[in-house]
Parts: sequence; structure tokens; C-alpha cells
Amino acid sequence: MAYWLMKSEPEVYSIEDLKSDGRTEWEGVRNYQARNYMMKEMKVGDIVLFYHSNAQPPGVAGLGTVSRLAKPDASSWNKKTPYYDEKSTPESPRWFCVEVAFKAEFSKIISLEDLREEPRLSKMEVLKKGQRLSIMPVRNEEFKIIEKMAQINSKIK
DNA sequence: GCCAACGTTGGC
DNA sequence: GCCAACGTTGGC
Repeated sequence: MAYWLMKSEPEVYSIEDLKSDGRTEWEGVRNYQARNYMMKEMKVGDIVLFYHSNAQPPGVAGLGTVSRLAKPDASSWNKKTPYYDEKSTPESPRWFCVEVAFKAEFSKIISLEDLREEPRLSKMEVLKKGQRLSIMPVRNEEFKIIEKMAQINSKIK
């Protein structure tokens, strides 16, 4: 089983939205590297760190799980969505998305600052300067550390 | 709102 | 196939 970090702007789609929806198609990814992670590597049961970007504060807000393998992203040929791409059609889809199911909402966001303060997380992709990918792999050890940080937070609260 | 970093586009 | 111009991301 693999671990991933997936970014979402909470004003667009937050962990609360996922909690109330139960599951969601991860539409709108328009970057090939992020698409390839979904298409080629993400498996049902993989764990997702749900990251709030462009947020106050930015950070990991909860957990999800991959609930369906990648399929063509229907928003890519839907002109009514902001994700429309004229080069993508149902016959020849260019973009794909997995489905993500809700797993947990953290009692307190593990902020980007918190992540930076933990030396064992210093190699995380999300902490690297200029990193803009919206989907990136997370190492097993890194996930365990973040999971523990979330448990500690929930006890304090 | 600013702007550094980076991906994409398109002219050549 | 190079690379300048442009658009986007996302922290601050």
C-alpha cells in the first residue's frame, strides 16, 4: 500500500466537503506528472493525506483513501467546468482522475510550519522549495510520523 | 496582492 | 529542439 499527498484549496473543496460527500472524483488535475501518479501508480486502498493549499494555515487537514482506480476525467470535455480542455474528448481522453473516499478529519490541521519543524520530515516533497505538484508520493515513515502527530493533537484537544 | 518557481506553448 | 514569453501555483 502506498501513501500520497493531494492538495486542494479548501475554498474549492475541503476535507469537510469530502466528509459530507463521503467520496469524490479528483477532477481538475491538469499536470502530466500528477496525472501519471493517478493513472499508473495509485491503487485502491492507498492512503491520501488531504492537504489544504492556499489556506490559513496551509497543511494536512485529514485523511482519505483511494476508492477507485483512475478513469477519464469527464470535466475535461465539459465546457461548463473551469477544467475544460479542448484537446480532451470522451473518445480520446487526455486527463484522468481517481476517486477518493473520506477517512478522517484531523481535530487540528497539521500545518506546513509543523511539518517543517519535524526534522524527520525534512525530505518530504511538499516541503521542497518551488514544489507545485498537486499530487505527490509520501514515504511510509513520513506517513507514520504525521499519523502520530495527528494522534497527539487529538489527545491535546 | 506580490512574486519566485516552474510547466507549457509556440515561433523559429 | 531551443528558449522566450506566458500562465499558474501557492506561500507569504
